Amino acid sequence: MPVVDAHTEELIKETAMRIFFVEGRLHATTQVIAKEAGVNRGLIYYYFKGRDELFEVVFKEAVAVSRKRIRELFNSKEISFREKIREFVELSIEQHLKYPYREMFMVTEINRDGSNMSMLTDPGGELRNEMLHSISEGLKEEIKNGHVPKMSAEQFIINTLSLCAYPALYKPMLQQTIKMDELAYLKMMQERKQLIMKVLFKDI
Amino acid sequence: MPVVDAHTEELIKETAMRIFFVEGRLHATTQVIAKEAGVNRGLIYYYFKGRDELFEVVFKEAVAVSRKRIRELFNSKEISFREKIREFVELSIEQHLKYPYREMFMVTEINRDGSNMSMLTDPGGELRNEMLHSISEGLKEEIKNGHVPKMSAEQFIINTLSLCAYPALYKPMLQQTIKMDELAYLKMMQERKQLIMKVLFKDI
Amino acid sequence: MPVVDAHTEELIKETAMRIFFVEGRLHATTQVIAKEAGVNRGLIYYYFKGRDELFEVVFKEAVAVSRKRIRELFNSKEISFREKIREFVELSIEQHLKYPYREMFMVTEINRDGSNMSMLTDPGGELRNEMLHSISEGLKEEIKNGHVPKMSAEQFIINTLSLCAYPALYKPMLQQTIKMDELAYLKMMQERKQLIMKVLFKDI
Amino acid sequence: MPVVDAHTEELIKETAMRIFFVEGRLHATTQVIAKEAGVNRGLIYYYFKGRDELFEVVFKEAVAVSRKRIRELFNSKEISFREKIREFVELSIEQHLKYPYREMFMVTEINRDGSNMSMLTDPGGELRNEMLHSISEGLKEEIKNGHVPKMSAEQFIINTLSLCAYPALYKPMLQQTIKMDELAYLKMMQERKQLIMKVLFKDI
DNA sequence: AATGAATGAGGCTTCATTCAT
DNA sequence: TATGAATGAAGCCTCATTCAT
Repeated sequence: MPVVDAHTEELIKETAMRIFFVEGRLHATTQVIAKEAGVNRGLIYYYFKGRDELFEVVFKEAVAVSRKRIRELFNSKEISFREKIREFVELSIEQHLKYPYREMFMVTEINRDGSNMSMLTDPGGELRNEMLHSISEGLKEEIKNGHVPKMSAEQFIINTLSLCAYPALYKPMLQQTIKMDELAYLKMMQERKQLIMKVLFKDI
Repeated sequence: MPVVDAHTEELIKETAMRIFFVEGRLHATTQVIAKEAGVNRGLIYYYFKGRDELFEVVFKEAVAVSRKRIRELFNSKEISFREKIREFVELSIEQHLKYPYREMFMVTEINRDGSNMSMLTDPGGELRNEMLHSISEGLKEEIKNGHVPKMSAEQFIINTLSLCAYPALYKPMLQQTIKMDELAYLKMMQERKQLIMKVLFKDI
Repeated sequence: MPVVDAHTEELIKETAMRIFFVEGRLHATTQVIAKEAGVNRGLIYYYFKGRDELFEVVFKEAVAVSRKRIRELFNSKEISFREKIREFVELSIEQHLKYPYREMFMVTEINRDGSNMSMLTDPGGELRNEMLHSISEGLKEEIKNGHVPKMSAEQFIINTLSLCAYPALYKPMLQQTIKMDELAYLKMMQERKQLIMKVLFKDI
Repeated sequence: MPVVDAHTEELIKETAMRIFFVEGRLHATTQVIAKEAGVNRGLIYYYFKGRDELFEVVFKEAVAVSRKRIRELFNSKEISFREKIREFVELSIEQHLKYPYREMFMVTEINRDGSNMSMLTDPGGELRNEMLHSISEGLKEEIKNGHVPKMSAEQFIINTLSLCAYPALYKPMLQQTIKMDELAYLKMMQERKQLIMKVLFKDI
């Protein structure tokens, strides 16, 4: 039952997006993707070169928006360092809630055999570099004021990313071991937006 | 041509350990494992029921030591809360350096189709529960003293695990994007042992 | 290179039918079946879930027709007991000539490790029960008249089945030991149609 | 736990005999046979050339006694034709009860890929020929007296064998479909000894 | 655009058999 | 004799991908 006004290509992408990044079935076969999209399997090869390209396209799309916003954010001259971090944290967590398995895919993909990584390095890579340059000054200031422990910009970024991403990666495990249901998980993630700031900055 | 003095079973396990958790080739086939171990592929089925059991055995072995130590650590009545955290952080980071991809495997495995998860829940699950109970008191005290922002024990543990594990999960990406070589990575990880404590506790 | 006008699925089934039940190569591999059908081995898995399902489908098909006819036969109110038996014997022998190894397969399959038997019990099982009920009265009458030795309906059916099926099961052996060629075997089987009736009923 | 006074070779044979012909696990692997015999798998190859020879040896042994007795029986000048048949039927049924799956094995084996058949033809083959010659005269007499329908010696033997062997071959199916338990099956087989004679000879 | 069929590479596993000790 | 380890040939099955229509 194809959705009436959605073009097939879009339909495939949306289905793949859901399967991969929302439901986390990263190993889903083309068979399954096609079936759930309600289209013929061959069409995946008609619209995309193959499974890998579909994956890549979908991933890039899933990253595109947030990447753009993050870039704008860090390139802005008008927002303070601390505000940048705050907005970044919120944005990150929102993204992890929207695509709970996107991060997991990155981790998996980073480590695949024939991984070209290119699709990852762009969003992840340049971005980090831009962030690095962008926060350098602000961070130094915060350190001088004693609001952040003395550390390199790299370490600061790693800390920030860690605190945002980790709970998304371990969502299934948290849910099973600490008996956290969907609602509790959501609540915890929302809490973290502020909590992470308090952890990153001693004066909050 | 059996290898002279090495017990083959051990050889297979060690090879698998290296391939899986040190080199991160989680999708390595039995073919490859056998070849790199220099043994006949059938032997994997002779010593283990199949690929999955090999995986499980190796994983459990890779976790066993640290699991035991962590349990002892948190059950100890003589070590202060803050010391427990410090030792845990150091232990975690050591483990991540020793088996850079063990954590990555967990994340991947958590999300596999036929994952029984049982092999993971034990080490990850019970452990977190024990930690939860063990730190509850100490954490409250630290919060009252203003050395830790107000937060639940769950959040505190998530923070701690995040800060330790994340850089291990993203090692390949860090190395590529921030051009971090092995040595720099090692240095950064060592630095983090103290840095994480400074982030977790405001008074350090 | 698909075969021109034959539906592949049918082709596979027919080939399997021949290999299994006409030529008696019950252990034929999927490889062999595919090769003799002139199709790619993967197609067996495309059209059937696997070797077992192919086997089951083919077997059911080989049994379906005669099963239906036997059921009709024994449920009929207009045919006399003796006529029922006569027609059954003829039908049985025809079937054994058509699929010389179908019976052999049943015997083999009855005794396989993971045999679900379900595919066998239906045709063999219910049928025997229906026959049991259907012949009960007629048999008593014949016994009373002294045309059949005193025996239970079960024994009578077993006798009938025995006399029809056994020569099919032992065809290869008969051909080799009594030097019976195809023609002689065929002749003998035709003879048996009447002979079996004479054995079952003393007054013929 | 090897039996104390049984030599290993004997132990293997007995175990194989039980597994193959009493329990009917004709596909049992060397692994299983060795394990149930409580001996090392390699010993099968030490005492026998391989699985096939073990099979052959065990089969011959399982047939030897009855073959000898049957031969004596049919070569005897002092026993009447009808007595010969009676004793043969009783002997057959006893054998089928003792080794319920020996017959099944023959049927299976007759039809194996690389079956040499030689081990079967001897017992089955010569025997049938001897029987043929031995009964020829007696059978003609019975036919002349109207106690047996007109038929060739071959057909008579086939009838006799059919009536004895078939229920053994279908034991599992009978037990399942007619809900026949062990005891009922045994009772039925005992009954058949006389019943078969009544079927073969009209005047009984 | 769309479909169903077809292909072939590659993976896992079983098992009879051989070998060194 | 006896043992555990080792071997290699099959066998089954999955899946991404291609093709003809």
